[in-house]
Amino acid sequence: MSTHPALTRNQSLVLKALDRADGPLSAYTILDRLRDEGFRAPLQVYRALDKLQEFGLVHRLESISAFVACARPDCHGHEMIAFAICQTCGRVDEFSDEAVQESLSAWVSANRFMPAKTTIEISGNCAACAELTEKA
Amino acid sequence: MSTHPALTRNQSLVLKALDRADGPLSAYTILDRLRDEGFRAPLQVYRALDKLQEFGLVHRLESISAFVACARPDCHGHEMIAFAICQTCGRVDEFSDEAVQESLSAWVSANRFMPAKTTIEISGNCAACAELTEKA
DNA sequence: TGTTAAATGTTATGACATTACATATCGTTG
DNA sequence: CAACGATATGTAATGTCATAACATTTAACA
Repeated sequence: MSTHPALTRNQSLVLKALDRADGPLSAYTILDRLRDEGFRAPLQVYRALDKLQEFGLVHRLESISAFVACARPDCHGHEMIAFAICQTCGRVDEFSDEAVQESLSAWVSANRFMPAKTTIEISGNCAACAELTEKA
Repeated sequence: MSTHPALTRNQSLVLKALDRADGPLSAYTILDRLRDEGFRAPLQVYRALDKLQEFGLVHRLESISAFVACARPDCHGHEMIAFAICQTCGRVDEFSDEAVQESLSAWVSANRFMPAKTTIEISGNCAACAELTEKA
């Protein structure tokens, strides 16, 4: 668990950019934020992101084509993780639910499917934003 | 449940293209397959896809940016649906699992999140393809 | 039939991601 | 240390996915 090679310069920079952000970032936004560090091309970002995902330090949110730093500092396994994404404020909640995990595992075994990556994303409005919109 | 306006010409053509396909199609692939019917621009496809998704007749697979016809002919609600996507043969299994649904609903209520759309996709190898690769 | 909403056609552009190839860095081993 | 291979980087070009903006047509219906 939780072990990965030391990060290279590019990987560290990309991870720091995601850590500093208060929400998910697109690869091109990361690129823009790292221009001053010498970043020039999308590939520099995508390559770093690939490795960081491999290490479990970053997650890709498929439904919005964006990336977030893993919320659980020292738990970089590859378990099943779910995300709640607020369409209004952009805030993302990362959570891991045993019950969801078991239910999906059950289907997977029953169908002899060999899972490689599982995506669970709930888009909607977070508690705070939902409250605001229903007052309108 | 299961009621929607009559489909327009473009909507019917796009749905038929997806029905004929034996797996998910990208919007541009659909466009290519409908050239002979007079399709010229991506927007014609995307507009039809938007409506078809609204009607529950088509699903978008976020993790592969592709579209499939709904597998359950007469059940076009907007329940929580999960997909198992084979990376090898492209086959997609659509399923609805009560337990998964309840587990996620529990998290959602506990966190007062207002869900709009839920994405559940398992990428990997289907039983048939898994068998082949492990023999190698 | 005139009016309005929905759907369509078309061009251009924006947003996301990868291929291909050259160069550099670093650890290993002879 | 030098030669090698593996990994990381730099850069340009291109490929793929999706939408904005605007003109026109069709359909619903008072």
